[in-house]
Amino acid sequence: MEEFLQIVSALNDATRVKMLAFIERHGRVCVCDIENSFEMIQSRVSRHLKILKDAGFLSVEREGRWAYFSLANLDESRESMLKQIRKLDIDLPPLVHNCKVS
Amino acid sequence: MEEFLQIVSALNDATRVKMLAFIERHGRVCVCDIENSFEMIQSRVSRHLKILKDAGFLSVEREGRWAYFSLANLDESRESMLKQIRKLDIDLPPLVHNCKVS
DNA sequence: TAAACACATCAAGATATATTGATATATTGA
DNA sequence: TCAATATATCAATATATCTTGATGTGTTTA
Repeated sequence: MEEFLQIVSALNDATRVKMLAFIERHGRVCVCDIENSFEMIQSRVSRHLKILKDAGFLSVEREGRWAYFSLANLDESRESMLKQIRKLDIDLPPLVHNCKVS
Repeated sequence: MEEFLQIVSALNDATRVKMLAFIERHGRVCVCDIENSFEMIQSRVSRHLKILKDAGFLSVEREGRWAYFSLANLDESRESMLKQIRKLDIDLPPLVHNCKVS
């Protein structure tokens, strides 16, 4: 039950559902890409990504000063949630790369 | 998206998940049955059932002074949510009938 | 080494949700 | 008709969550 509620509460927010869909579409993005794409301040983006990660939807790889988020390996429950999100016809912002150095 | 969030937020509460599982198990129960089975005050039960109903999980039939709740006809999204709830191994209280007259 | 950058986290305030107790409505039976 | 019952809803409070701005940590590069 606890795990189910963690999954459900992670998805109980339009911003996070959009971010999850965005990351699925674009594959592997760093925090500042999302920051720019969604036009949100960094702390907000970081917090939402952490919630999605803690709920098992995302995984992170650190590279230098960047943290790249991508879809985690999803179990059946999470996959079935994502399947429903795919049907939603969300309009996602375009990916805006804007990190200062690469 | 709005409908998805309504579904998800309806399930984002242990009490409601339990009530949904309870109603699936017992088929057709009135508010006071749940009140007694869950040992919760009436207003609280009523509120949670309303949220589940508004999210499309439950339907109500009024008979005299009673309101009987049962599972609604679920579409694919809601059915897939319920399927995950079925796997949860929730321990449900026994059904306690306690309405004064029947 | 110092400055710039990417990110995480915290504190404060705003907003949303849950719980309780009280009250309102409708139905039934004496 | 009156009292009891079942349910819904409201107001007040408690609790949780979200957003923002500030600060801290680690990395890179000038």
